[in-house]
Amino acid sequence: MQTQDSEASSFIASKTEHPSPRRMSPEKRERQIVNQAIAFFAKHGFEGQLRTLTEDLGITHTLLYHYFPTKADLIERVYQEVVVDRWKPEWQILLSDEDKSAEMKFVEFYIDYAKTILTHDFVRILIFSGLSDKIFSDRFFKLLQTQILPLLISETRKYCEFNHHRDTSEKEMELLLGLHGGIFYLGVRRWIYGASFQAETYHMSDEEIIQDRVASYLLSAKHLLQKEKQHE
Amino acid sequence: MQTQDSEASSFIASKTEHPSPRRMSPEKRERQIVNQAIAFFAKHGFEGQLRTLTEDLGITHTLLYHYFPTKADLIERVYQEVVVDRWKPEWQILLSDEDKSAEMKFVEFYIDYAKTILTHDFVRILIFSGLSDKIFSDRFFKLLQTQILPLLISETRKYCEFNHHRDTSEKEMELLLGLHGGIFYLGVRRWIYGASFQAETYHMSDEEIIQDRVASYLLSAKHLLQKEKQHE
DNA sequence: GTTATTATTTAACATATGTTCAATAAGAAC
DNA sequence: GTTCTTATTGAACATATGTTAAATAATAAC
Repeated sequence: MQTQDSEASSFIASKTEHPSPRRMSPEKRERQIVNQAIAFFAKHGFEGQLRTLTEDLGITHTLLYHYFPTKADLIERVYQEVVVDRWKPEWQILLSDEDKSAEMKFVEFYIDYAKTILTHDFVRILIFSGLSDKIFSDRFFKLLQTQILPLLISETRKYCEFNHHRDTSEKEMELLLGLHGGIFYLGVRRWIYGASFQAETYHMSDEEIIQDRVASYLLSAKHLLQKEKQHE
Repeated sequence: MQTQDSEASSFIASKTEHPSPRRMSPEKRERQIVNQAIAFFAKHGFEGQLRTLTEDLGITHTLLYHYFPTKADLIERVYQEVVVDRWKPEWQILLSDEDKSAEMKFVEFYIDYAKTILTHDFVRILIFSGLSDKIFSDRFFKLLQTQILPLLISETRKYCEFNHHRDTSEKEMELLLGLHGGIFYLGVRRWIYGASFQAETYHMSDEEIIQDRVASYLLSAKHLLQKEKQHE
């Protein structure tokens, strides 16, 4: 019921570094809204309310409806930009490169994967989705399962000189998922558990961690696949 | 095979008919409410509404206030039963047992840990907490960090005949967290991503998976700590 | 400067949601 | 059966929350 918008607007103007113009071009405003929505939903989940979302933007929540018919449409847009658009087809190209060693491919892939996927917005939005309707997480994991994991399995076999065309065994897959899960857990520690699970002092970079993990994985794979060979 | 968390099946019958007595003893009713609350909040998150929670119980939501002053108190009780009460001091005893090999301890610990912690209710409630106020997840990880991880590090060193009293290196810790995260990821796959990330056919038990993971971890640890020795 | 366009706000609505409290009724004690 | 205790309900409240429609005002076009 508060009416005096004069003082409200002046406060808001002093709050943000560049007071956004009262009237923006539709393109810029939409961009601004989507950016804010990504940060906002990643932080509060999709149940966060629109009035809170627009607060920091210095606009009323009803303006959202000028750009997105419903809240669900805004969320869909967020998902598109954060999850879908972030998937890199280059990953498959990299993992199919004949000139690189298995270890190089694993390391290069997971370093870029970590840089792309293990971000605040992505990890949290993916988990929020998994906890609720699973719509986003399902689509993402289908991609992983069909486009990436088979290539990694194949790469592992080549590395271990295990070139049989037998179907992927569950042991192989579980070993790989151990690596994959351990890497994803980096994002969970960082963006879900937050500071509570951080080492006091952080020296190792993601790159170093991933290098070690991949080396550890390939070492174990060699042991595992050697055993499988003997069973033939 | 899979852990039977709280019910989710025991009170479904009351949906159609009214088999539950209209008037229950306070003890039984409270038990019933808490059980339902655990299943309910684990499924919908702490923002789920009380009217929905009590629906399947065949009671009105206002009855909750007869047993818990506020929603927050009910949630606190859920946290107590699911997270706090589930922590086993025996884990530390097991990991301090002088008569067991490192590998045995790791396997026994993680098998029981998985059976206890990697349940629908626990995993989801922990993640819900991590995504929101972090109150539950913080406390839990403090326990892990202070009570369990040091013992596992120490065990690893013994296994590798690396008995220096040097502080835990970040490499050691990251290697361990790789194992730990990979195991926790089993719960994430199962209870957050759900069916979308299940292998088509599931043959390997958690026990087998954990045995392999631990073996893989110890193998890598030996390599890692051997290197660290040389650097002295 | 006047007019037309439309970005933005104001007011309002319908339903959701945690919480309170007086009223009701089931079971125990007599 | 009557009385008493209290588990349980029903009505109501205050605020929250997605959504709509009309009013306002900033900018561009003339």
